[in-house]
Amino acid sequence: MSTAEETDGGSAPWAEVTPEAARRLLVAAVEAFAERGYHATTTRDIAGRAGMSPAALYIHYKTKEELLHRISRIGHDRALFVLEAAADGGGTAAERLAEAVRSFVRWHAERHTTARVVQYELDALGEEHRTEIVELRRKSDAVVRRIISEGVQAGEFDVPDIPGTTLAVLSLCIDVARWFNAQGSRTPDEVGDLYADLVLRMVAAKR
Amino acid sequence: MSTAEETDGGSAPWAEVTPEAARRLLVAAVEAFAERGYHATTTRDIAGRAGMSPAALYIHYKTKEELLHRISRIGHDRALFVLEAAADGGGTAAERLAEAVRSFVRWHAERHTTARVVQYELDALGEEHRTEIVELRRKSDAVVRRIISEGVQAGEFDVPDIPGTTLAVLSLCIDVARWFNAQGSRTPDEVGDLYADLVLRMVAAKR
DNA sequence: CCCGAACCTGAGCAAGCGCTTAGGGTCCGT
DNA sequence: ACGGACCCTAAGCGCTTGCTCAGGTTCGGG
Repeated sequence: MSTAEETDGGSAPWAEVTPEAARRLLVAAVEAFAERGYHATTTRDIAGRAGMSPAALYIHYKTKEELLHRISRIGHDRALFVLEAAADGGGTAAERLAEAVRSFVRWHAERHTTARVVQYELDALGEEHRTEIVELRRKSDAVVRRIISEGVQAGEFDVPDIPGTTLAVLSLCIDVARWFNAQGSRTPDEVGDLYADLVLRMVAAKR
Repeated sequence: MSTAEETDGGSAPWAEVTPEAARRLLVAAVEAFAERGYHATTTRDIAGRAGMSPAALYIHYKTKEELLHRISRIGHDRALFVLEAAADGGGTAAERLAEAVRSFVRWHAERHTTARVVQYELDALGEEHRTEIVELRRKSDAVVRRIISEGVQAGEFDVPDIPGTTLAVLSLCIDVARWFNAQGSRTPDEVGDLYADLVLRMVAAKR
């Protein structure tokens, strides 16, 4: 199945993963996990996609779960980085919120293969690894909540339930990874713009 | 693991599934699939939760996949029924949209165990069964799109991108099944009210 | 020319998987 | 009293799984 899909989008995808053989395995694992899910993917499938024998996987990674952890960790780091960059970009709260949603959604759409694994295969991680990842997600939550809170205090926003609205905004963005299809009619930029508009409407002060 | 969880919420949960032994198995499968995912769940686990031997499962269901299909089919039927009831309830487009979101979200929160299986284990279905379910999902989409379109035509709503906004509304509601936690601080009713408010803001005409 | 480190493979092990089969209780109508 | 329909289990088959290990290939430095 699958030609090359798109290996994964944009700028320097997994450059930090070395050596090259380990990166090939990781990229293969991302594709396989995204297509079939972690539990339905076999180590033979991953190794095969990377053009290696099953045994080669265990030279670079201790277990299949470690592969998922590495993917999840790097993916969450990047998604959080994108969010924080927008939050620290300056401007009004509305401008910062719009930019945060726009770039966070764009990331989930452009890299939807990675994002699907990162966002929906969390339960397959072991206890320790999962708590580490959950901590990163709390930080994403804090970033969005902070922008919304500041917007409320500045009188830009009208938000009766700040934690609830924060949750809804993040939920909306994350779910893009589930339904986004590269062959579909929308580009990542278009989805980002649409979602930024929708979120601004959700928090807008009544006039 | 797990005491009784809550077997699944409210009114006559799986009454239409007979005989009783088949229902017990199905309820056990819903719990197991929701906790661990379809592929990580074994037939031995399902049978064990239902208090039977592994072989008993195959008297009532031909395969493990058939169990998932039955769950998915019934779940989608119910969710769609809830949506359509609200859509046909009368009133302004805003009232109907609010009620649709409120009850759809409430369903996903109250029955989040079932909903998680229904919404997130679709890929595990076989080709034929999956296309059958996808058809039901298209109907949900059509229901929401229709309300929004009518609201726009009546001048109640201002929605530049009707298909995109429809997608976002459904995505927001469905994702409740992923994060909702019965032990959390919010009741299904509260989440339903919050989300109905947020969605109305998304489509509201500017004043 | 050879050595050792780095990297990879073929073969396969123990365990667990979905599913089957032969047979045994239980309870009904007669 | 008893035959048969119904429902269940113990045992296990054939296969795949995650993972291991002994050994082969490649390559730079001496």
